[in-house]
This record gives sequence, structure tokens and C-alpha cells, in this order.
Amino acid sequence: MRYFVAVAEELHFGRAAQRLGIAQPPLSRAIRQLERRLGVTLLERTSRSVTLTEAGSVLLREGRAALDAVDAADRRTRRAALAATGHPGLVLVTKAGASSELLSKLLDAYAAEPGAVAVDVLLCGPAEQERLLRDGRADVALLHRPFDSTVGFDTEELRTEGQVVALPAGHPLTGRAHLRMADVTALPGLPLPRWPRPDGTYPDGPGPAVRDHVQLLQLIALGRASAVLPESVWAHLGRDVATVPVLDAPTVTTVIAWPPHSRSRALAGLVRAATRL
Amino acid sequence: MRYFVAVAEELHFGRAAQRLGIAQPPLSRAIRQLERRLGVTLLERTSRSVTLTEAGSVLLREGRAALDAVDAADRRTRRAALAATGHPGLVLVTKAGASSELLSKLLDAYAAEPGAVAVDVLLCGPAEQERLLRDGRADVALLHRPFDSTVGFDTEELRTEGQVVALPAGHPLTGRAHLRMADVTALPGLPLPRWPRPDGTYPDGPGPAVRDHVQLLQLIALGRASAVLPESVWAHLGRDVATVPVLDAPTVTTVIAWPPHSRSRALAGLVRAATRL
DNA sequence: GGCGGCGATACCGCTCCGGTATCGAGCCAG
DNA sequence: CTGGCTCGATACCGGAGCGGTATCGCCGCC
Repeated sequence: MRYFVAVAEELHFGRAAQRLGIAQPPLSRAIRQLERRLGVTLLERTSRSVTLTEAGSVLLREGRAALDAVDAADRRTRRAALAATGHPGLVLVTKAGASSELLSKLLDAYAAEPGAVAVDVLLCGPAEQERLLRDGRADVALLHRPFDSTVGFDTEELRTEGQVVALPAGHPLTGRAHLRMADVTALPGLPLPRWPRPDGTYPDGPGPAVRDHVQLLQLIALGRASAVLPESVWAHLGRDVATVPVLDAPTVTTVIAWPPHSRSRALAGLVRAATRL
Repeated sequence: MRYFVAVAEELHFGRAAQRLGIAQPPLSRAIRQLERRLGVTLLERTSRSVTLTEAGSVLLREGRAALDAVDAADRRTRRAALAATGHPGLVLVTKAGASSELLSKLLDAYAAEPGAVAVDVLLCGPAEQERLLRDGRADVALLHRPFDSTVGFDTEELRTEGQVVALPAGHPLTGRAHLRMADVTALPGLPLPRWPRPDGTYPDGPGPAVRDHVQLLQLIALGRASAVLPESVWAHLGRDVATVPVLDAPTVTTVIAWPPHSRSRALAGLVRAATRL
């Protein structure tokens, strides 16, 4: 399975073999065996190129999910063992720079509960959270709909907020009481940023590539970008960035999310604290 | 992994080995290797009994999920290959005897759409649906909240309805216009039925063990049981079963559910047809 | 038309898995 | 208390399968 995913991602047996730390011939053979076992052609190969068949791309998606599931089984088991021997602790993951005041309130509220355990906070770029939560590296996440998909997780809504446009201080539009999406989608000289895709690559376009909100706000302050963001970013703003509400931007809901069927007492306590905020 | 799940379920190396079709010593060794690899004690064994540790029960849960995920990858890949070679088709699973008129409306509506594919209907007992959908034997399910868990699936709500109590025709209470839960929970001589648990065993209790709604209605007609059921069961009722609304019973929501990230055109069409009903 | 890149094939050695035989620790019967 | 059982662990052996090297065959390309 790992072998197939590697080949499907690289679309090149040699590179895939290198990535897997094995030689190319066993890899060819393994893929052929997998195809024989399934009775399905997964890859169309000529001696010049390798492409995925329809079935192959299904197996790529499903296979990744399956590999994540076994990784998760691994990690969660190890963590359960640690927890039993007196080192409990939860790992919470959230986007760097988002919902920070909500997060600190949550951590305070939970810490005040009887029986609270240590909570490690893991900050990451957008789109990485889902995978961290799915493969067991994190126990719980703060996600932001509609940007993050909550598919496959249990969730509780924590807060809903509007969005504002963040602009360099002194920009002409900062005088306005409110704006509309149409006003801010194509500001001359202030392109919208490009966020990484799940695989770490960036789409093409004019805007600067950013990895988290801190970077983004810095670029806005420098007059190189603008962005539409949830209201709560104001917590990070210095004097060099101004915000104006955008009336017709979609509202953003912050949710606390965790893997289904988690039955840890510590996690339940954290979720309870979150819903009481 | 399969080995561990077998041992954890049987709590007996000999029986587990038999179930797996291997001898007992390799099984012992495999489990010990797994424990060494994870650095975790999964089972406490004396020569008289085997019990799960905390970590072991986590791995049992997670491991089952992981095995389901690889089964699903397998099956979905095979189905994708079939679909590509001209045999499309969806498998829809629902509880035998539930929501049948909704289901037939759905199938009709979908069949009328351009590009509709064949839909195989799979009927099963309650609590099996989740697994069938999770491990790829089915593409889509009709679930009934709050009885079924929709955790880990994408869903759309189709219908919400109240519940009625089903009684043998002629029972004194059938004259009443409506009832309350308190009136129907302990009817003398008409115990509530016992449904199977996910593992196929039945809880203890006075009521008859039933596998689906057809059996149940038959037992009610025979004066051996009563049950609180969604209103829509009336579609199956003969003259020998009467129903009375139960005002304070929880409402039942029928939802259409499918595995997250499914991107099949046929599935999307079916869901669209469902939401338009 | 020769060269180079790339996947497939052929063949070999070693590791790991599964099988049989046996041991050793508890529980039980008498 | 002792012999027999039940059941998991250990010891050892044989074979299948995986990974490695060497090589082939196909196809673009200069």
C-alpha cells in the first residue's frame, strides 16, 4: 500500500523506489502483485510515462486514508500507554495566528477544571490540521468553517464571526465604515495571498505565498497584500494594519473537532470546557 | 493487526489462532513482536486468562478502524474498476423494513434523472449499516438518528418524523388519541424488543430478540411485544397492528449518509435526488 | 542509428513467517 | 498434596517471499 501511494504520487518508479529506500525492480513487482490481487489495472505505463487509471486514483485516495488509519492506531496506542503510566496530556492543533484569544480562554477554562491534564499546543499552517488529527498526531483541533473541512470528525461549534478586510494602515479604503466583497477582491497593488494546498505546493497567481497568518499580516503591513479574515485577527494587529468589516463575506465558524469514537476522559473535559465558554 | 484484533476479541490465543487459520505459537510470537515494535504492553496474560490493557483496548478500536479502511480501499478500488469498464452501479444499504416508502420515492426520483445508474439495495439489521458503509461494501446508506451514529460520514437530512407506539390490534390503549413514554415503557405482557449489539449478541432482558422490523411487527401482531417506532412504519402494517402517537418520544431524522471524500458522479446524483424529494 | 532513460524480467540470498514438538505455570480433582 | 489438564511461551526447522544486482527491451531524442 505504501509502495503504491508512493508510485501514484511520484508517477515514476525510480523516484518512488528511492523515496521508499528500496530498489526499483522489487517495487515494480510489488505493484504488479497488487494489481493481480485486486484484479484491476491501477497504472497505465509506457516506457516513457506512468499515469493513474480511474481505479488507481480511487486507490490513491482510499489508500492514503487507510495508511493514516494505521498510523493513527499506532500513535494513539502509544499515547494511551503513556497516559496510563502517569503521563497524560492532550495535543491540540490550530492554525498559527488564528483564534488565539479564544484558544487562551479555552486553555484557561480547562486548566481550572478538576482533573485537567497538560495540553500541548501545536501550531501549523492551514490544511495540515486535518491530517494531524486524522493520523493521530493530534487529539483535538480548532477548525474554521467554511475553510476547513470537518468531514469525518466530531465537532462542537464555539463561535461564529464576520470577516473583515485587513489593509495597510493609511490605505484609502480604511476610512470606510464597511465594504463589500466586490470592493476588495482586486485591489490594485494589494493582491490576495496564496495559501498552500494540502500537498504543500502553491497555486499560481499574483499574490505572495504565505504559510500562516503572522506572515500574512506582516506582508499586509508592508503594503504588499490584503486579505479577508475573521474579525478575531484584530488581537494580533499592530498599528500598521487596519481593518474594515466586509458585510457580505461568508461568516466564519470556529469549531472544536476531534476524531470520532474518542473516548478519553481528558478530551471530553476539554470539549466540555470549550462548549461552556 | 488482524492477529491482534482476533486475540483481543477472543481473549484466548488458541481460539484466535483457530479463527485465523494458523497455529498458536506464531500468533503468540506475532503479538509479542507487535508489542515490542510499539513499546507497549497490549495484553496482560497469565496462563489462565488474557485481559486487555488500556492501550490494548485503544488499539482494538483503532485497529478495527484501520482494517476497515484497508478493506474499504480494496473494495472501492475494485468497484471503481468495474464502473470504468461499463458496469457502474451504487449499493445502498438500509435497515430492513424502515423508511421503505421514502426509499422507493428516492429510487424513483433518481432513476428518472439523466445519467442514473443501477442502484442495488442491501437490507440489513440495525447497527450493521455503519460497518458496511465504512468498509466499502456499500456506497450510501439511509440512517436514522438518534439511533444510528452518523459520526465519520457526510450526511444530508431527508425527513424528520415523530414516533408511535405499535400495539396488537384490540389492545386497550389503542383507543387513546395519544400517549406518553411513561404509558408505554412497561406494558404488562408486552415487553419492548431486544435489538442486537454491533457484535451480533443480544442484551439480556425480558423482551423478544429481533433482527429487523418485519420480525418485530409480526411479534407485535402476535401480542408478544410492543415497540416505539417512527411514524412511517404504518406503511407495513396489516390490520393486526395498531399505532398511537407518543407525544414525548424523541423525533427520528432519516438521513442519507456516505463516506467522506466520495467523489463519484453517480453518488452525487443520488444525493441530489434525495435532497430534492 | 546510437545513446540514454525507464520499466520489466531473471536470478540469487536472506529474512521472516508458519508449522511441530516441547516446556512451564496455574488450576483442579481425588 | 500430587498428577493431569489447560494454555501461553520457547525452540527449532523448512519454505515462501522480499529485496538486491544484473540485464533486457522499448521508446524518444540528438
